[in-house]
Amino acid sequence: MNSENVTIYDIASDAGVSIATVSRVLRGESNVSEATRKKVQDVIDRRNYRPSSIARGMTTKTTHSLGIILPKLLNPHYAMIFTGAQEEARKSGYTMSLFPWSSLDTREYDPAAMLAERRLDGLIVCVEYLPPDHEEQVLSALRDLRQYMPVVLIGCVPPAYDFPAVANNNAAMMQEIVRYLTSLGHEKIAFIGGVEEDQDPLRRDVGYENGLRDARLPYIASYRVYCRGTAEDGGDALRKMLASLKEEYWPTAVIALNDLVAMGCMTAAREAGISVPEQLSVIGCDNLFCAPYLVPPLSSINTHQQRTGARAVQLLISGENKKETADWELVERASCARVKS
Amino acid sequence: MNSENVTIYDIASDAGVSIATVSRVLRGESNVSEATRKKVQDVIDRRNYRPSSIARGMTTKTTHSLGIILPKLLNPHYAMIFTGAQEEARKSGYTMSLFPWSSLDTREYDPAAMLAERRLDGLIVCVEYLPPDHEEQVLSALRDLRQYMPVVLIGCVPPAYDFPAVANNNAAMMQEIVRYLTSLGHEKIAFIGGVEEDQDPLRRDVGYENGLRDARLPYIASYRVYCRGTAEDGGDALRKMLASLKEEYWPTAVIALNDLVAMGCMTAAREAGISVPEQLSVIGCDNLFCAPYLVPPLSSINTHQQRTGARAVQLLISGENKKETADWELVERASCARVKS
DNA sequence: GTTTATAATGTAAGCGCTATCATGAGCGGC
DNA sequence: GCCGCTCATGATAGCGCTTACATTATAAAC
Repeated sequence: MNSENVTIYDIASDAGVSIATVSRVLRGESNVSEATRKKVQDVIDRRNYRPSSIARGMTTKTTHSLGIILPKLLNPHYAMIFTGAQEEARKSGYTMSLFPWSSLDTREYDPAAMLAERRLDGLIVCVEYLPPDHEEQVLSALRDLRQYMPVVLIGCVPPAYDFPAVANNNAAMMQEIVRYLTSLGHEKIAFIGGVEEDQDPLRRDVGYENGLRDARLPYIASYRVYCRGTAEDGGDALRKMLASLKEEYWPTAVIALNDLVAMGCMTAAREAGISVPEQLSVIGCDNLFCAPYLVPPLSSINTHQQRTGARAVQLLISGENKKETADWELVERASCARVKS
Repeated sequence: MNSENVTIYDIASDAGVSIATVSRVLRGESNVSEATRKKVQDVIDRRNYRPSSIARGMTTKTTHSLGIILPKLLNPHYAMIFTGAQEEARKSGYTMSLFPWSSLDTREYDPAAMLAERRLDGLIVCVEYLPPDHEEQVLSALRDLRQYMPVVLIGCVPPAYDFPAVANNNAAMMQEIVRYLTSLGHEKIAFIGGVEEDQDPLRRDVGYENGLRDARLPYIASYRVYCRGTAEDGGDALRKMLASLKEEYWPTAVIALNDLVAMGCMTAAREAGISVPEQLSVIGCDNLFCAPYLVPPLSSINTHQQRTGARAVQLLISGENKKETADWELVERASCARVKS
């Protein structure tokens, strides 16, 4: 840019000291006399000098920058994780860069190429459900990356993964939701979302099944509808389920994979003339910012995403190889009601 | 990390060539014989070598990383801008890092310190409304930064700013909204949002006033309520306005600064027993993903945030010093209705 | 006043690349 | 068979820092 870049040599010669001394005041070392410190600092200020973090990184082998891989930032759930991570990173002087999930897709890139060349000081990876065929590939990409930088996982992390992680206990969350709904008298409880083929023990639908079992309710295949995690898909899924069922068999409650799916369900229900929660209780997961403003306000699970993101950064920076579970709590709003007897 | 970092020297000696030759095949230069290229590439693959982008940056003076400063990622509006920018950046091999707005706040940091030291190849700054006393300070921080890297502005950019920018024409948007509402027969149109003291010609409320003038409607001070841009504030603002007015003077339409504020208004209206849109039309701005799922679905202005973010990156990379205007269009949904005569 | 520890500063060797310039091999043309 | 080319490759000087290590100045101890 316009101001010719001033280097440590310029400062040194201006101040009449060696570059080592400048370096010392830059890093706030103690063994510099107060007089020279001031003299050097004055020159630094006057010339508006900023040491190049990249030259610094050359010798310190550190970039003070972290990366995070998210499925999609447009889902506020991930935006919150990112925000929590970014804020925590900044506290320690780290920068946070976003990489799309496709960075791990070897069909598109050599993941390590883009990421490893950056010499990040660490990487956070938000794991959603992975189809089994894809999973092995992602896992190997992660292991590859790990040769270059510490990696911490967030989200839906199989216990078998040997990575530090802040995992959410999807099963427990869903189980609690079922318990909550049955406590309201529901017996016909549907679950919408997820992928059919999956066997992952941490999946949300496993919690659903466990919850049914706890309540001694039968698992009814028609109440289990699969869809991807968008509002549109959620609406479609509910419509399809209702269409396939005689009205007397319609569920009285729907558990949505997440709040987006729940939003789609509520809209689909309204359009079908089904009133929420009188005829159909709906509950989501993630407690997005808009949940309280839906009609009726959507019950959900607060998963403390910002805290989760921040915690992941702490693990990354501290280097602890721990697996933690993110805490969560059910947030009751008006979208779930006692079933009419 | 565990794999001792292999450098260009290792590759060179393994392949029995000089580091210059390795560098040539790394950068795909043409003047390398096919035989040595293959020989070198094989070693690179075998040793799983990734050139350090930071060492490279040392001599090329380029980091292939861009930064973006946003007020807050939690507002999906900004998440979309970020996403658009990030995707476009990646297409050109750039990385995108997030910096919070506070990075420009000299009361907290020396903005240039954190940002300039990173030697970013460019910076995007999303400008919201700035209180006049703060504005001068931010502007000077931006000018300071500009000595180190190109800067492109997005959003609410005063024409006087000498920065390349993708500005949105808030005034025109609001003016169109007023036109739309008057075309539905509304005469009592309120505007909620913004900051009272501001004089900025690009402010959304200026468009509101112009729109009223176009429609030969009086500007009524009680219909002009200020609040920050959150849903909660929006609800409070509407409540306060209604409380201050006799029912016969209640507005028949409310223009909200953005969709968050609109959400708050709709909820406040519902709680007050006012039906939207029969008794009160509501319209927002930004067309957030949840707008279609509100009750009633919220009319809004689509500001094509992703496109805007992408365009800003293009300006940054190409170095054009252009000021562009983001395009937009009104999205009609059910939250606005013809006023009952 | 000489010796020694101690604090303050300087010297110089990297860090892992890129880029410039030099060198050498191969080759057609006279 | 020598000249001048071109093309492939090597040698090397940075880039702007940090960091041993060396050196000098200062003070404390004898």
